[in-house]
Amino acid sequence: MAEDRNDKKTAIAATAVRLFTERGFHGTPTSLIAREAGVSNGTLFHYFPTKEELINFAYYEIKSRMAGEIGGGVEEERTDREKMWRMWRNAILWGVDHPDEYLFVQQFCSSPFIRKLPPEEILKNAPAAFEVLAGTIEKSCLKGMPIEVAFSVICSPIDAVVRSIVNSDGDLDRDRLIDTSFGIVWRGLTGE
Amino acid sequence: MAEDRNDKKTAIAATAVRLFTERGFHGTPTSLIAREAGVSNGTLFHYFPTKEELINFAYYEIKSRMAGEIGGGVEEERTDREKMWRMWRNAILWGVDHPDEYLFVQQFCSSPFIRKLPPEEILKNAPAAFEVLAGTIEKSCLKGMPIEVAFSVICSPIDAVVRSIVNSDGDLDRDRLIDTSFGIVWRGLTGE
Amino acid sequence: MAEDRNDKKTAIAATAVRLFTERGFHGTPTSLIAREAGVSNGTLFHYFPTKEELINFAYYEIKSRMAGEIGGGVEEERTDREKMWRMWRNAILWGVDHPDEYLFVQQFCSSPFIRKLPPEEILKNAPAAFEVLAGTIEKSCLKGMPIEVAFSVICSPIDAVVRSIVNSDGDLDRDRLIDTSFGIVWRGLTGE
Amino acid sequence: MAEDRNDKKTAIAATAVRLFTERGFHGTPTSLIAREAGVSNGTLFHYFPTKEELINFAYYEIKSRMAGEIGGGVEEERTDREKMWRMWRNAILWGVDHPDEYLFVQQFCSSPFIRKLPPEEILKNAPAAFEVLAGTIEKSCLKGMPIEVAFSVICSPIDAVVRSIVNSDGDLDRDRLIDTSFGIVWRGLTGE
DNA sequence: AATGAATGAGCTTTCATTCAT
DNA sequence: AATGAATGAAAGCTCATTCAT
Repeated sequence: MAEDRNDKKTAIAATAVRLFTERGFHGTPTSLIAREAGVSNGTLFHYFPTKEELINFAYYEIKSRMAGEIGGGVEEERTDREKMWRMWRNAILWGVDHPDEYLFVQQFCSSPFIRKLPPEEILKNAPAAFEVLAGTIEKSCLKGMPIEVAFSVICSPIDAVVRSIVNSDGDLDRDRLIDTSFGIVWRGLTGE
Repeated sequence: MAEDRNDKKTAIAATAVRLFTERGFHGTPTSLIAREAGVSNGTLFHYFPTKEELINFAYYEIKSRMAGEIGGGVEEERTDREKMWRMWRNAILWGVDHPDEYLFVQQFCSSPFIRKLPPEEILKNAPAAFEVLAGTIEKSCLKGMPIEVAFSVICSPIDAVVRSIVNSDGDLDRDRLIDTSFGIVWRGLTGE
Repeated sequence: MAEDRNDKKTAIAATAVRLFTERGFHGTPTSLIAREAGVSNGTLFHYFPTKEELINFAYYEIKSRMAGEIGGGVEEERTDREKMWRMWRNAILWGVDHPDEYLFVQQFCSSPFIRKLPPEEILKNAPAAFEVLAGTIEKSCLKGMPIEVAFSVICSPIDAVVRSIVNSDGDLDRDRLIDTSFGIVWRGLTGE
Repeated sequence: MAEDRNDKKTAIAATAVRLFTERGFHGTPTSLIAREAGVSNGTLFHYFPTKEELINFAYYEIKSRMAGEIGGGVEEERTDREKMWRMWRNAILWGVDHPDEYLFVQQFCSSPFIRKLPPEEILKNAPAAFEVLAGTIEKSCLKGMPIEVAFSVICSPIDAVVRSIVNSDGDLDRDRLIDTSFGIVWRGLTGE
């Protein structure tokens, strides 16, 4: 029973994520989400009182899953460079492996919806990675800059890399692109 | 008469850009655009047969204005570093000075509309800057990567910087952020 | 519940038929149909996804009801003359008794909508009457003509009679007009 | 100059007739008529203050041309039968030769527009043919029926024949169909 | 919990008509 | 006489949301 409940809610959220990324928020009617999730129109609104709450729920779900995977294996690395490289690589690979979710999150972040969320929420979900990154920034020429500004400047190439790989037909050398892009940022920051 | 015509068309396009960035494509009814532009509903469709054409028109207009300004003064600089720095600065300042237009272009680029445009068009509009950038890439560790991939990876921090400045309350040191972000990328690419 | 459903759908279709004949397809907005049927605008589109489907549905409904009544009592008549007279009379009386439906069907047949329907469908619905008519034609001077051509030539006065009666103020001798018009066609065909 | 005027008015009316029959009254915007007639939108409304007046004008134009041709050669025939046969043939051939105009007139007659015209107008335009027909009716079993009722009942096969020929792919024996249909009606009326 | 019929505000787009030039 | 930009009232249709069952 509890599983049924979760099943339906999960089915709706998963379907929503897929359709939102395929067609955009506004291009995806709730009725279509319900139909493709195999539930009735009313059931969707039983679990998510408004469309906006469905969007938010899907966003948080994905974001926390993503944050968990980005931090995976970071602590096992020794040097800061290796820790941050691991994170860099994790982030890109997650985006490449979950293009739907990835694009959904990006879409969410650049839509009017984001303004309704407390901004600090967005960085908090990846604690391990956050520490490493913050430490690196403090030793770099970005020292003193607001942390979220430095963070977004440094990490912005991740997004470019993910999109490039996703849009390519598989003929792009992923590993080289990941390492090269990381190398540029790391050398830029530290001189090493 | 010719001015009247341009006036109305221009008024519609400008109003559209403002509202689109404030509320998104789908959140902005054509009726609202018309009302705020001070014309009738029918007049909007007299100049732009569909909403999509209005969006495209606005995009091209802005894109070409932006490209022109990004290339401004590049040729007067001597070294490659200075040329590219000039471009970097121009791009960021344009985004900061025209936040509506800037966000509109970004929104356009990550929406389904972009797929209907020939992809080569998007880079062509800034020829001078394009040359410098391409030259720099060829001498860097990105050598051999598809040009548009290298391009987007390198320029991605520009977007992060613009957004940071626009979202800040003016208490951010623009010049330092521009120079620092450029410094990171340049050192990352060239080791200098 | 099943009745409710039928009630609403039926109410919409009946209202549509009335308004279409009074004002034409194009002169009848869906909003008016909904209002006069006592349902909301959305409900109409819940049952009929497009206006065209509403028109088609109404047409098929009426056509099959009409065909059933035209064939009524034909088999109980003995001679061919009596069978065909019965059919002739039935057809005219149906048109006179259901002027809305009758004019609607005529309007439908001379509109672009009809072209989307398989043409053989139109004759098939009155099998008994069809047999008699076909037999009569084969013995007449129309022998060898395409059946639907002969059919339409012979039956065309039915339409004229219906319209005359409907447009008159009730001071027309119906029975005489029915018998006379039939007599002309029968004598014209058979010489009897 | 006077010719210019007529030219434009005529061009508009002729274009209107063609488009109305191809697409229906409601399916033909005035702007399309103007464009295809090679005049501006405003010019159309200069000559025809409303769309309805344009429709009426076109109807009268065609109707009088048609009536003239239907009566052609009738007086040269000797017997009543021959006169009426000539008229019958003329009517059908005109419809077949001018399918656009013919269908336009039919469309007009079965549309709401017709109710705004004085009904006697419709028969008056073919005086010679009218006389013969009236005489024949008076000698037939239709004697005493209102003239326009008798008229429409008798002439209804003309419409069926025209439509059959127009819709056929040219593989219909026109002359036989004309003669046969006339024969049925004439024999039905007179017993000859 | 689950359904899906019902709602009605709102959307993009059309088009007969007007009017300044 | 001729133009065509401008108008704004509809039109068909969508969709988030409600509610009786």
